[in-house]
Amino acid sequence: MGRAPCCDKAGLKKGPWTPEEDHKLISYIQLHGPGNWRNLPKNAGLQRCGKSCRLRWTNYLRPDIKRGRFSFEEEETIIQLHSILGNKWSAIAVRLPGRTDNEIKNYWNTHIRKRLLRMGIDPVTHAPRLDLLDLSSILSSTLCNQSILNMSNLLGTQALMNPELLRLATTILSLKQESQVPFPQNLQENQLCNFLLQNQVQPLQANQYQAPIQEGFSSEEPNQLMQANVEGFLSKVATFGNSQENSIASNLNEDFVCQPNYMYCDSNPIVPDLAENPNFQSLNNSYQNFSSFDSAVSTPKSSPTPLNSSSTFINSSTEDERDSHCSNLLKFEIPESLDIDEFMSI
DNA sequence: AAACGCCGCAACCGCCGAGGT
DNA sequence: AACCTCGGCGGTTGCGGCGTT
Repeated sequence: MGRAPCCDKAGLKKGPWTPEEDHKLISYIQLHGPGNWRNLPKNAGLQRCGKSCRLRWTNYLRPDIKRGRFSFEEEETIIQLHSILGNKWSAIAVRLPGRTDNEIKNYWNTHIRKRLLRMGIDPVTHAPRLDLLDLSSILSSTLCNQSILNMSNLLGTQALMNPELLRLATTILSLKQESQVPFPQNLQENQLCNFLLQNQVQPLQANQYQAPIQEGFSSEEPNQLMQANVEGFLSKVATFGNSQENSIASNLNEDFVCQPNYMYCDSNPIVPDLAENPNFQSLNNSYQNFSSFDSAVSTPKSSPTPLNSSSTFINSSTEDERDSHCSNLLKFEIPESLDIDEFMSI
């Protein structure tokens, strides 16, 4: 038989707790301990059901509860554990002293989840999701705010931008072009794509499979490198699209993480050395792989401390700052011969 | 200044498993 | 075995605060 809701009895109060009720509950538990939650309200003189009292105590009044903003380390832990445990908030809370499952759940839903979505990461599977990545806005804001576009750098002769980003952008552009779906937002992307094409950066074709990336590639072969990288990324994306949780960790490998030859936008390039921490890498390989992409572009230029192996993209001082670094995703230098007005006009 | 919409969080709801009778 | 109680969990809701128009 089902069981009657614990708060169905007439006369039991619901809704927000008053300071008087809190005081009664605290005083009683300090004197007697919680004991039987069902009997507690009556003994403590509260017009609440036991369940309400338990929740109020465990989620708010408990003396060991840590209030306030989550630290970066706590965020990291939440994300890592969530990638393993899923929505097992109580299990995650065990690893975060002073935080309740309810608090973690709320924080996830209101902050982390949204941020992952903005980053193009599926908050359920922690896998990159190209359909979630708002590249259009990224490109738009970047191209509007950054007035410099240097395609020679873009093409790899100096490799001043994150090649993984380039791969991602090229992939998305080619995929969107293939889809032929009207998509007003991608006008700038198409323009960028055309620009790339004019500069011999070809969207990947099915018959353009390249050999694995060679160590110490020469600067005379940037396009080959790019195609190889794009292809590698495409295959990963395809794998991701069909993968389930259990297979995420094994679907990506090092060639999608960090290429030691690459330089980043930061004047002091920082490359997470994931290989040095196999434990962390095994925690959530896919997330790490994607975060490595992000770390290269979201790390504050002034960041005094390199991202270590346990750092994730989430490591910057404020949420605004974290988001603002997304605007640095693409930093091109525009050649003088390029008519930027024409390029930007929609 | 008022209306409106969004966001974050505390609290509630419904379900489940364990254990007791 | 059936029923009941209890604690616990995850999902959802509703309200207050805040920013925008």
